[in-house]
Formats: sequence, structure tokens, C-alpha cells
Amino acid sequence: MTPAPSSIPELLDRARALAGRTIGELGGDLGVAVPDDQRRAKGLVGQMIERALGATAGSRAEPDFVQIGVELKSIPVNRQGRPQESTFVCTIPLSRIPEMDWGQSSLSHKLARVLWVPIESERGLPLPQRRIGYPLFWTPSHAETSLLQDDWEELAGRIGRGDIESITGHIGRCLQVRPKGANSRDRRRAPEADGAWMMTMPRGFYLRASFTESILRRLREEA
DNA sequence: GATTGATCATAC
DNA sequence: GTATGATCAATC
Repeated sequence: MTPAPSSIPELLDRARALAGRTIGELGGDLGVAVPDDQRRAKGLVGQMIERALGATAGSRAEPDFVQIGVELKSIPVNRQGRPQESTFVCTIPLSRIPEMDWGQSSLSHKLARVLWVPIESERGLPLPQRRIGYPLFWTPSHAETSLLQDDWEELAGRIGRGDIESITGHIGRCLQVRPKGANSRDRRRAPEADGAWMMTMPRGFYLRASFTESILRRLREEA
């Protein structure tokens, strides 16, 4: 068991030490069997990186590194370092959205400090052979924050007004609201326009790949 | 080829 | 059952 890092520099040192290693090698260190593909192991890499860096295991509504307030995100990138997928941030508390504002949102809290760990993830490259990339520590710039806040207010506003069924993945410049459940039959309670409640699919906030690409580009340019 | 909606595994 | 960790795969 790796102990929790006590400072951000310590976390960065650990993450840098992983850069260049393969998922197969990391699996060997952790005693984890790594399958060739991720169809039945979608969160495996993220959970392995968590363990290797000393994140608090398990599911809680807390940052991965509680003491230092840092969220860990592994992110699949192609050979050029470009993100290949959107990034899940958090589930949306549909029933509590009406009384929330941006400053209270779990989205703004989670994204205040993020450690991005790129994973080389070309389609077809077997999981054990994929390499861990150089980590990037992010705090949103003013421009990035206002982009996020604008999208959040638009999307949370619709949910709060009972307009959730008007939301598709097309809405939002940097954010998206998309289904986040076990399957399409999954249901949660959400506000309805007239003050009543409806049952609908659970949803989550995701960062668009184009947005995370701009974040990673900025961080690499500044490095 | 990029994007959206659907889905998979595990912890508690 | 709901949270965490995400990627898959049908569609645009």
C-alpha cells in the first residue's frame, strides 16, 4: 500500500516516476492481472494509477488526494498526445440542482486542482503495452473557469427548470451532460417543470476532448 | 474520424 | 443501490 502523498510536489514526483512505464509493468508491481483490451475493464487503468500514487481507494465524494485537495484523471491520448475521449467529471445531483450555484457545484470543486496522467491509448494497442505519459498539473485559468461556468449555468439551469429532456450531448462548448448509469434502463429522480418529480436516466458532466486538448496544450507550452 | 448515447467493473 | 473509475460502439 502506497501511503497518501503529503504535498503536491511529492505527488508530482511520484507521477513523474511512472512516466514511460507500461500498464503491464505497473500491473506486475501491483499484482494486478491486465487484460489485452478494456471492454470489460474500463476503469482499470485509472484505479491502478490511483493505487500507485497513494490515492484513497474506494468511492467517495471526495478528491482522490484528500489532504492536498487534488483530483486524479487518467486520460487516453494518441501518439501525438491528443485526448481520444471525453473525460467524465462527476455525476449530477439532479434532485438538488435547483438550489445550487456554480460555487457550490461538485464540478467546480473537482476541477479546482487536477493531476492529468496521459495514457498512450491507440486503438488496437494491447493494454499491457500502453505507456504512461508525463503528468500535468492543472488549475483552471480565468478563461477556462468562465467557459466552464457558462456551460454549467446553461446546463444546470435547464435541469433545475425541469428541462432535462431537452439536453443532448450537443449542448455546451467545453462541458457535456451525458448518461451516466449502469445502462439505459437506469433511473433517478429529477425535477419536473411544475414542481413535481420525474424519473430519468442518471446524468454526468463530461469535459469535451477538444477542451482537454486545449488544457494539455497550454500546460505543455508553459512547461 | 469525431461525437453522442450506452455500457462495464468494483467499492461500500 | 449509488458512488467511484472510465471506454465502447452506434451514429453523425
